[in-house]
Amino acid sequence: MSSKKRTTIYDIAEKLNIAPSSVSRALSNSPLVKEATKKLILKTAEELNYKINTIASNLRKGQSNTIGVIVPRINQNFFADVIAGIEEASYRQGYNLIICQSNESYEREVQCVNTLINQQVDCIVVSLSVETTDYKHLESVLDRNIELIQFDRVAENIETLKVLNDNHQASMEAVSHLIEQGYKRIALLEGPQNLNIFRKRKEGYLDALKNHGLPVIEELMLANAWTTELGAEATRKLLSLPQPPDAIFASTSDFAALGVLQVATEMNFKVPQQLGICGYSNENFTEITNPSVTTIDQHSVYMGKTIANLFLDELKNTDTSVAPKTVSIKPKLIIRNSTLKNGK
Amino acid sequence: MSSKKRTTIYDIAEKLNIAPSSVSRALSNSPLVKEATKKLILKTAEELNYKINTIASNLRKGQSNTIGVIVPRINQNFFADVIAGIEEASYRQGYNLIICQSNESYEREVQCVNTLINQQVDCIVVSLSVETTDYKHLESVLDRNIELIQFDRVAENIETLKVLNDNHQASMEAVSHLIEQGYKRIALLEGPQNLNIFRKRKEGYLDALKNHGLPVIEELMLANAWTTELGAEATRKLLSLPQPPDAIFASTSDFAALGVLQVATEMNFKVPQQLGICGYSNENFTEITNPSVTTIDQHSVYMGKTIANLFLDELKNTDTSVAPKTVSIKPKLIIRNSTLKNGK
DNA sequence: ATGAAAGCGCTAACAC
DNA sequence: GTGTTAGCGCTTTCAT
Repeated sequence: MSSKKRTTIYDIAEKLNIAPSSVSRALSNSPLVKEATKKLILKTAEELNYKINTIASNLRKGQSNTIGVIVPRINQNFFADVIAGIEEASYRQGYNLIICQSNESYEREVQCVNTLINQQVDCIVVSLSVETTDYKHLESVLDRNIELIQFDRVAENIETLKVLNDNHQASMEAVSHLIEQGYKRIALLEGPQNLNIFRKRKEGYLDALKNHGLPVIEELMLANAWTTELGAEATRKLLSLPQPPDAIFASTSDFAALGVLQVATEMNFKVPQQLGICGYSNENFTEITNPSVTTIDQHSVYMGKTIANLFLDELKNTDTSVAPKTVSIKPKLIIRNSTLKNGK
Repeated sequence: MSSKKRTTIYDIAEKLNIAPSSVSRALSNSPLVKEATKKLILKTAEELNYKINTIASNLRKGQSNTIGVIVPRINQNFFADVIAGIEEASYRQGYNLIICQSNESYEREVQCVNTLINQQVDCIVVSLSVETTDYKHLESVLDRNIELIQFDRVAENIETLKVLNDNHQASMEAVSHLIEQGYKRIALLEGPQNLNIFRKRKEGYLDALKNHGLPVIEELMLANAWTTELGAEATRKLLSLPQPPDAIFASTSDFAALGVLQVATEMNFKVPQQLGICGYSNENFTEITNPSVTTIDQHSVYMGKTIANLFLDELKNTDTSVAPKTVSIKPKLIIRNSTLKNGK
């Protein structure tokens, strides 16, 4: 390959015997340039196959038109959906996305933040890794006046824009639904309690029991059951109890619920008659398992769009005092066969 | 928020009364700087909370350490996995990813390419939209000496690095497996034939029939059945034929296979006894449908890593004549209950 | 309406 | 080892 130099505004200026500044103005469609000149410049740019050097432009302008996104894993449906939503909404406004995955590692999350700061991104969107309990890296973002938006897994005490699902409410609804279907010994599969989402879901579970006058049974609450395997393992334990539960709320994820379903089938528990199952996230497979699994939809693509719009609105806002507002999106309980003991 | 200026190497230089170039050298750990000076500079940088401005650095160096990725949709398992793989492998080498989605639109794909060129990315990784039949935008990438890697959905005539699955081979294996299980009237759900992947899969189907001396039956080959809905619709047509097929190969995707399974269940065809079903992609749900669905695993995360490594290797390659090599990854047939008429 | 010139923050010759 | 200087490609005053 030849390494011919790329065309710059100077090449165009030289060719037309005008000043680079005029070329720059014409290319950004400034009204200060005569129509005829503008036409000529645009035509020449086309001919010389000119493309703007966004890096140079950004350096000069002191902003990057870039949003950085940090998620635990790109290839989890929920996060992929949110990213798709962010991309969709920000794309139109000329923003690009730089994507990083923390792989659920705190150390790597910190590195991602640094990379994005170095890249001069205008905004950082983050959902925390499971390991993250220290938030200095988030504060350093704020110190630099970079817009910070936390979503889903957030540090509640760090004052930033936040986009959340109402996990407490969703969880309460799910458990109430189970109770209304006649389930009485409802087990809970919990996730790591340092993450707000799992804490809220547990609280919702407890509140639902309380509201319906049901006792809290310690042996029915199992920590750290947030993968298919861990869900299966927990279920094996639960179903071997002298008094096994008659329903399991896999508050961590549908993957955990899947583990529950597998073990239930394996141990010949009839779902939903002997065992009700409810998951979380509305992964696509929940619709097609046998029986289909009741779960909670998080409106994930919409969540992504909300995040992007929040940032874009903030930009328009000339007011310097940014109120660190929280947008709460109400998840939707999707009732399917795995909890329909009574029919409906 | 105050709009305090960010620290630059000049701030550090001034504070220590040394030249900015020395600061720059120290920060990039150049051996040309005395250890003592280096220590001092690093310490001061830390104190002043200095972060490099990657944009300025990139502009100066004439490269961006960025890889641009264009996929039809971020939130499809296959693409999300590939991206995760690319990210994982390139991250270590200090590369960032800019992600764009074409949304299966040609026009938008062209825009994505332009954005990435403007961003001075070092490499563009692309999987084509279903609408793309003109490749000028790809050629313009090559003209600029930007590394171009096509994967999965590629323009075969454009000479670039390519990473592909062997769709022909995989398809042949799948259909041969069906034949060996005793299925005789095997239907094909096809995808748009302008995409290489769907052409190859159809060829594989035809070759497998030929190799086993089975006739090609036109009414059993249905075009454009590449979503759950279209797959379902096609299946309804097929199963209503005077002589319905005894197996359906949803060569387009597991989503199409899902549509097949739903309609089969609905119309009381016993799977796999009366109807064999084979999908494509090994989506996570294929394992847990009832019955589980035979499919083809594309090693998607590995594919992403391969793409990244291909680019990184090319960098080391001082040889200017880049051979436009093609890496073919052999997909794996995953045999499950939906095709096990005979048992196994 | 156009041009001249400065400078965004960094790196890399080139000097000493 | 360290300093001086120029310049990556662009935008934006400030003149005219």
